[in-house]
Parts: sequence; C-alpha cells; structure tokens
Amino acid sequence: MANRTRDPAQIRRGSGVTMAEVGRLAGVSQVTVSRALSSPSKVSPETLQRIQDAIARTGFVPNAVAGALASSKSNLIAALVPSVTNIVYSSMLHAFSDIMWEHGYQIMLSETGFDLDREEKAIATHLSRRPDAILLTGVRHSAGARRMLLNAGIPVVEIWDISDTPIDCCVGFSHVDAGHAAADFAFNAGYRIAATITAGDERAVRRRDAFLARFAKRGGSIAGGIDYTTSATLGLGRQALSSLLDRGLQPGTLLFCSSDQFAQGVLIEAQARGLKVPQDVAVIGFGDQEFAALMEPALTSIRIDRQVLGQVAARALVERFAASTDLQAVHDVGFELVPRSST
Amino acid sequence: MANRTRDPAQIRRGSGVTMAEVGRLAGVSQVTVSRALSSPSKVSPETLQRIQDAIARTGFVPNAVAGALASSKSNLIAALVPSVTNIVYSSMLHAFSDIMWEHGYQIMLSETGFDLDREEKAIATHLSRRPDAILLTGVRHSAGARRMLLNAGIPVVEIWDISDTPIDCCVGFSHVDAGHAAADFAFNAGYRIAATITAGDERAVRRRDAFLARFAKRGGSIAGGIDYTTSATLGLGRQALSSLLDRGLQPGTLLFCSSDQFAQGVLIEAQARGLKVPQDVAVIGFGDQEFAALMEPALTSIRIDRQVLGQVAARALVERFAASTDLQAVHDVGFELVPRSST
DNA sequence: GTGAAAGCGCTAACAC
DNA sequence: GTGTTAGCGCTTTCAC
Repeated sequence: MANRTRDPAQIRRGSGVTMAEVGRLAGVSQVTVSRALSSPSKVSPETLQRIQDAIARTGFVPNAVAGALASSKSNLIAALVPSVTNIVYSSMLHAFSDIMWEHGYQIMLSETGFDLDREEKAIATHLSRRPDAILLTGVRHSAGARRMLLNAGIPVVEIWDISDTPIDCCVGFSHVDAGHAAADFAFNAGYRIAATITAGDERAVRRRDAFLARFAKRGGSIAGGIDYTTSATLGLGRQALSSLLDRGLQPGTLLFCSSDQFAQGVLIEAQARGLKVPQDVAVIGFGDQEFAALMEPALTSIRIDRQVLGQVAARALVERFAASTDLQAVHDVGFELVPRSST
Repeated sequence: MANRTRDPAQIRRGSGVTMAEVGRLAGVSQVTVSRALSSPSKVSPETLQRIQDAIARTGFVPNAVAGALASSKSNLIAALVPSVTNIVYSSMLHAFSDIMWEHGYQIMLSETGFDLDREEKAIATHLSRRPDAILLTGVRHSAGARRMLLNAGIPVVEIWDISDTPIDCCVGFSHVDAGHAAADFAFNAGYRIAATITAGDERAVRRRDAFLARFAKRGGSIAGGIDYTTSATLGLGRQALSSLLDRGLQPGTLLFCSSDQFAQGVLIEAQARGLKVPQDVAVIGFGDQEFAALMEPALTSIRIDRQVLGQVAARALVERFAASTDLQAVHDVGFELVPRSST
C-alpha cells in the first residue's frame, strides 16, 4: 500500500488497469478484451489490433485472481516436499515444474520437513488457494490431511513411494525392494558383516529394516548401526564412521547408508584415517547423486531417476486434467543398484 | 472436473462449501462466518461455537482466491531463482520461505535459469496472480521486466547482488569485491600464476574479471582459464583440470573457481592423478558449501551466509508491508574468504 | 463478431 | 454482535 501511493504523480499503475479500461481505450467492451486474450481468433483482426495497442499503452497485466474465481481454474499446482535443499527432492521438483510450466501451470511450494503435522497445515493452506492439483511426498499422511484431500476433489499425486491404496495416484518405487536389493548385492559380493547409517526419514527407516532383515536371513551378521533423527549430511557421515570405529568396527564391514551424503562422509573420513575402501570398510549409498560416480573410490549407490520421477508425476496430472476415466493409479519407476569401487 | 463428478453419491465436496452454506447451517449470515474466521473476538462465543461446528461438519475450506480478489491481498510472494537444484539458491530460498511462512505468506516459485527472457516471462505470469511482493535473483533484468515491476507497485527485493539503483531494495554482496579479495589473498599467500574456471553466470563472470584484473595489477601472471556456458558441476571441474593440465599448466598455479562444485572436481581429479594440493595446484572455490570444509584437503572458499541473506530479504519485505517510509534500500550482507588447506 | 447480464465467494463499509 | 449492500475483475451464457 505504501508503494501504491508513494508516487501519486506518476501514471496509473499497471496492476490497477482492468480489462474494462483497456476496452474503453480500444472502443470495445470488457468481454471483447477478455476474448482477445483467451481466444483471439474470435475477434476481428482490426479489433484485436486496437486492443493489443491499448494493452501495450497501459501496461495491462490480466488479473488471474479474478479469472480463477470466475472460472474455478487456477492453473496453480501445490507442491509439498520435505526439503528444497535436498537435491533428491529439488531435482525432482525441477523436472516436475518444467513440464507443468510448459502446460501453463505454476507451482506453489511448501516444505514439510518430514513432519506430518506440518504437512497437514500446509495442505489446508494450499487447498484454500484452490489449486488445480496437488503433489505430495510420500504415501503416509495424517487422517485430517487425507480427509481434506479427498474432499478437495482435485487430482493428487503422491511421489517417492508406492502404495496399493493411493489417495488418487502415486509415482515412486518400493523402498522395501530397494533395501532387499542392497542386502542381496552385499551378500553376493561376499560381505558377511553389515552396519547401517540412517537419517530421520520414515522411508529411509523402511529401507534399513528391509536391508537388515534380508541380510540376516541370508546368513549375514549385523554390527549395529547409527540412527540420526535429522537429515543426512556429509559431516554426520564422517562422524558416524568415527563412532562405529570407536565401537570397534570389524575390518571388511559393509555400511548401508540411507543417503549418498552419509556415504560421502564415510569415504572422506576413511581417506583421512588412511583406511582402504572397500577392503577396510565398504560403502553403499542411496540416491546416486552426481558426485557418487566421481568420488575416489567411486561410490556404489542405488539410483533413482529423479528426473523421470518428476516427469511421470507431471504427466500423470496432465492426463488427469484431460482424461476422465481408467487412469493408471500406481506408477513404479523402479530403482537400480549401481555397483562401483566402494564395494 | 472428472474428479468432481466421478462419485456423485458421496457428500458434497469440501471445496464446494461456501461461507454462505456454513452460515445457513449455523443459523447466521455469511459475513458472520467471515468474521468468525478473521476476527473471532468480534463474534459471540455461542455463535462462534455453532460456526465452528458447521465448519467441521462440512469440511469447509475458505476460498482464498475470492478473499484475495475482494481484499487485494493475496498473501502470496513470487520468488524467481535461477535454479532450485543449486544449493546456493535453495538454501537461501529455504530460509526466506520459512520466515515468510511464519508471517502468513506462501511462495510461488519459478526457475529462470540465468536467462533474462525467461525471467521476464515468469515475472509477467507471476504478476498476474497479484502477489504481495516479488523476490528476484540478481540486479540485471530486461527493460520489459523493469517496467512491469515498477508498474506493479509492490515491494520488490533483488538478491545475491547489490546495486546503487535497485528497483526497490536489494540484499546481497559485491561480486567485484569478492573477486578482488580472492586475488589479494592469493597474491599475499605467495601465488604468482593464476587460472580460472567459470560457469555461465553473469555474476561469476564479474567475479572472475575482478579477480584477474586485481591479480594482474598486483604483478601476478594469468595462465588463462576455462569458461563454461552452463552451471558448475563436479564433473566439469574434473574435466577443467584435465584440460588445463593438457595445455601445460605450471606447477604451483592457483585456480580461482566460480563455484565449490568446480573446486571439488579439481580436488578429486588432482587426487586421482596423484597431484599434491596445494603444492602442484592450489584451489579457491566459491560458496563455501558444506563439503568445502570437509574435503581432504579442506577447500579454501568464499563464504556467503545464505541463510542470513534469505532472512534479511524476508525481513526487508515484512518491513515494507508494515512501514511506509525511510526503508533501507541496500543491504550488504558481505562475504568472507575462508582460508583452508587447498591454498 | 460483439455486447449485456449474471455471478464466482469472498471483504469492506455502513447500518442497526 | 450481527446483517445488508456493494463491489473485487474476471468468465460464462445468452442475445443480437
């Protein structure tokens, strides 16, 4: 408001110009201006020209809020991710918003920090803006959240996990399968002792549990592990290896990390201590971030194609906007264990 | 629309419930419902209770689009950053949106990819949603963008750079000073030959130019450099060192990298080739990302407090919403060269 | 090809 | 403390 009035002498603000004023200048009615913008072919070339001139002269910017209210179409997508600073989510978001942008949609973003209550609050706030669809991370949500989402009657896509009972549709992979795959790989590669480093993330915990169950079932032994309640960082990875060594980690133990960040820390701490990887300690990361292949030694990791994940999620929504029947509810994008020199 | 009608038997959708319907159920008028939500103290306790019951029963979610149209207040902030996958911007965004969220604002996000045309398009689209303020990265914008922003009459905060002539206000630091600081540090540390690795980012180029000018002025010699037109990655950093070595890089050369990503690649490539850092090649990064201090050897870098930057930007906006006069236009958050073992 | 009228669901102003 | 009225700036529908 301060800005609206701080320079009263200047020309009328662009944001204050309406279709009605543009119409007045162009000698047509307000509806014709609306048509010129949404379906120019329905307006005569001469009229169109006059309207475009008037728009340029006034610096008119259409008011999408009024448009959304009148048409019940906001062209806005709500996206809730645990964290934007985690490349794993931000790169998915990047791919997702790229496609949505091409289709004329914009993104309203919130971070939920792996917290279901925060997620519920964010969902309520976002739904009040009447987005055309909503993207959520994970398939676990509070009861209140589920109810609101169902009530909203808009497409909902849940990502990074799969479920037989998605709210609407989900795009992701099985974290249990990923844990099993890591255990099988480790056992087959000859490792018989394993430990874990896990972040405070429900999906990471599920991978860890699946890994441990399978590794033990195959006959391997478990040397314990370290659980953090926070996000994974390189520093915590270094610290985790130190702690494990203090506890007397046996040479040749394999570390299953819930994130490449942890694994990178382990690699660097090992290097600093003169430990050989994978002879003294072997490492499996998760996420296959860019640096994984480029570390020395290169990091064995579980690769999720985050770009594809974001794209499939976007396409699922676009499909839902267009079609009306028989839409695929579960999209499993899978994962791939990439063996490298750290194991 | 498909979703709206796919289950006609079920109860009325929450998103379709209006204040008028809630009022009818509670035996009051629509305005009273509005008051119960925005200023509950102005409604009698009994009425309030009946309204709250009706809201719970219907699953009413207020329509913020209608509210925004009626009040000319959207509680939405547009944020345009070059890239969300770059931690440098995402961590700033995280700090920024945290504070804005606390103040009741939500974020509409777009990526501009260091492209002024894309930025202009994104600005137009965002302004049509009538955000209460807009955050931009950098102080260079297209002429059209500047015009629209001025016309919009809302607070504008430009970040990551400073300028004597911001559109409204800016929060950042001097990239020229940062380049000079790196050159002075390198020269004082005894380095006499320098090369650069630079990403396709106007601000990085300005740092490089300032670095080279100052280093040459002090009497150092320049061994050329490598310029990319894309974003910095670890892989390109490895590749850049290879290229420079192929060209016959002299031992003891200092590499000024426009990003820690490049510097990390240089470190890893040097390690893979058995080169000693800093004896054979010394490295200065930029950004002081988490891994910088934790690499072996630890990376000398230029630190920007991205969290503070985001917070100062948020506070500048909050101030602008409240106050109306004498607001600080330029906020220099500075930078700090952090010497470590890579130099 | 163009316009007039109605209304989207709220908030703001003013009455009572 | 509560209600009535009048918009906000568009899109939709129906006339012509």
